[in-house]
Amino acid sequence: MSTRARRASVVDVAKLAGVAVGTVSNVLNRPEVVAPATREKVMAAIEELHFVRNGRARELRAGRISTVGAILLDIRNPFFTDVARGAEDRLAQDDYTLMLASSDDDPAREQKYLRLFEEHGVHGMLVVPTGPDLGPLLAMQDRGVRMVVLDAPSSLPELCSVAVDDEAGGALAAGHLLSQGHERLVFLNGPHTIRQCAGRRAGVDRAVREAGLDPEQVVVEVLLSSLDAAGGDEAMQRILDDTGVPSAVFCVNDLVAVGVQRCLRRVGGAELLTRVAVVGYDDIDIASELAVPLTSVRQPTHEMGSAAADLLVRADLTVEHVVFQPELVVRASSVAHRGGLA
Amino acid sequence: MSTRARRASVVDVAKLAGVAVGTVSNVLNRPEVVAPATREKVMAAIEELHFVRNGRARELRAGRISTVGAILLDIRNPFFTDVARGAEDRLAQDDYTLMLASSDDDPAREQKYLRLFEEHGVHGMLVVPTGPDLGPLLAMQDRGVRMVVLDAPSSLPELCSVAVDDEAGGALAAGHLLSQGHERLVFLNGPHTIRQCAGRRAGVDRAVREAGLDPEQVVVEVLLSSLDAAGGDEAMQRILDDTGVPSAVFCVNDLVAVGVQRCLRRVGGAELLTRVAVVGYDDIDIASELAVPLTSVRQPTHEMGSAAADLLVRADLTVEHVVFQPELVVRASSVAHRGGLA
DNA sequence: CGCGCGGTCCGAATCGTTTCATTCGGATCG
DNA sequence: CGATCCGAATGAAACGATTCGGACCGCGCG
Repeated sequence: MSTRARRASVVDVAKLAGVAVGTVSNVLNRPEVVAPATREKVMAAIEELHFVRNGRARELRAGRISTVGAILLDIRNPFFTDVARGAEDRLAQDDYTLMLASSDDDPAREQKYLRLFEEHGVHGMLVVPTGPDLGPLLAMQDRGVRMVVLDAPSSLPELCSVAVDDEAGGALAAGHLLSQGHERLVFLNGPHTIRQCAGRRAGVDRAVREAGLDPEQVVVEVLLSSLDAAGGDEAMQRILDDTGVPSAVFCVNDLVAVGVQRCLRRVGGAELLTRVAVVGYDDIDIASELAVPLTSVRQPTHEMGSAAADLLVRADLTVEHVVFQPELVVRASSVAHRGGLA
Repeated sequence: MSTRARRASVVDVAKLAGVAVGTVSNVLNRPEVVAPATREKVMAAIEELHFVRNGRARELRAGRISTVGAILLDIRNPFFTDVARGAEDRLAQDDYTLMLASSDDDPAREQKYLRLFEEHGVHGMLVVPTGPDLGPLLAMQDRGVRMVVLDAPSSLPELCSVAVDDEAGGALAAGHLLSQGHERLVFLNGPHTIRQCAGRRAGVDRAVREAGLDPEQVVVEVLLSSLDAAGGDEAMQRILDDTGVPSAVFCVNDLVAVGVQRCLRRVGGAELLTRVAVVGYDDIDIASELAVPLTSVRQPTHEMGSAAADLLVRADLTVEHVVFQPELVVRASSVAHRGGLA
């Protein structure tokens, strides 16, 4: 029908309703100050013209901006989308909207989106940086865009940040295994250049020391290059071949743990699988759906997003560094002699 | 430092560079028409003031809009984010950006975001509708916003759509199982009110007939209410109790298949697990990481998103309905006597 | 010498909304 | 009855960029 008819504007509405543009604006934004009769007329005109106000003009004039941007490392990673979801929920309370983009760990893409969002005039940004160089973020903050760095490899004191206490996570897992009576534990970790990995290792050591033991005697750390199921499977196989069956294995993430379980079953069937205690990290959705439900360290993704969003919309501009505590979710994989599965 | 300094505008830049605002705009948009010397001056001023142009004002005046919105059912579902990713990649080619939002299957949220995006003046929308009522979408399209309906339960001829041929998917799975020599198959499906479920059932029947058999004799359809692992596990248990061990099971999605596998192993160990052929749907990431890697029907998510984005940005406005063909990914779960797992 | 012309640059008009100082009509009050 | 006051409506200014008709300049050509 309407091939390319210009969208109706407040002027059109005003004309049709027989009032001034200011009045239209008022019924839109402060309905209480306009008399019911005129309000009705205006509403009717809006209805008739299918008027939808132009957000760009609105924000241009009003200066207000009601969207915040987020740049994640990978939009397909559940960890990040869960965080985004938490942020979105919090933002919705204040009528903000969230625009998502993923950098794919590519600094160029990160830059591009950063600029795009800034041009768009977002209120603030929520970013998981691709690299250690936070300069551009700081510059943008100086230009008036609120910033929160998420889960960052290293963070500047001038930038708000939200992260998880990896050391506590490592300690939680190791402490749990020690309390189950295990006297040695294998830690399948990633390279220490990744801050998270180093932190978790430190936590493991701390827990061991707190149990009155010597980390050097208790912990066998194996560094993986690929942190997925294949990597876990392979590493576990090597351990079985070289040093025999371990009593307990702590994995840097759940996928690695899945690989470990797969290897154990292949080699020794259900019997071996239930004999070795396994703990993962991240508590991904399927952790509870595995043949042997996996004990895992859960990061409070939703709360992280929520907290980050909170920093973005709150009135004061104080810089704050929020650190969340992870939580241990105990399932069958780390509990000895689980009846139903023997 | 700069507590709340107003962002620099073209006027500021022009003043500093000693040129007119129009010239600044020209170096920004058509650098070739401005003399190198002045161009340099302007660029220097831009640099010095950290000028970032105001996208809202730009788009207000220029009328151009370079973002498209997407409303997904659930931002945490990999199927949707994969589709979004495909769209994003395609859009990037034309310098469009994608704004994501999730409706959570809540029509009210869908409405809210629809309006928000329209106010924002998006070029087009990509939406997975929450319900069968596509009226609001059509209205929005009439108001000049390009629309593509994704994976819709029922679609109007006036709206572009991108979907997957569910009948073909069902036929693919059933055909595969029949060709493996199975003479009866259990189909764990969802309610036929969901178009996808009904379509897949039709496909199963077609494949059976094409094999010269009678669907009524061959197919045992079991309708689940919850389409997840728990639902699959429970249904499988009931089948084992009531009618014994089936030869082949086709599941409406991978999570259901995971539940089926879990049940089989619990009841009859690895032996039973490898004796029953299982086929899933969606080919989720972990399908290949399971104890017995799962055969599954893969939907071309990335291509779907890409195609949808293409409809959004292409020059002509012809309505088009794109239907993709799914693909079967064969793994151990549906192949008899897999050596390594016995 | 006058004219036309291409290459540059200028700056007012414009987009659609909100804001806000102002106007207007009527009611209240001394 | 005139002075005040108040709620309601008005309409021009402003937001910051793009656009575009026009001015200006130097130069080649008739």
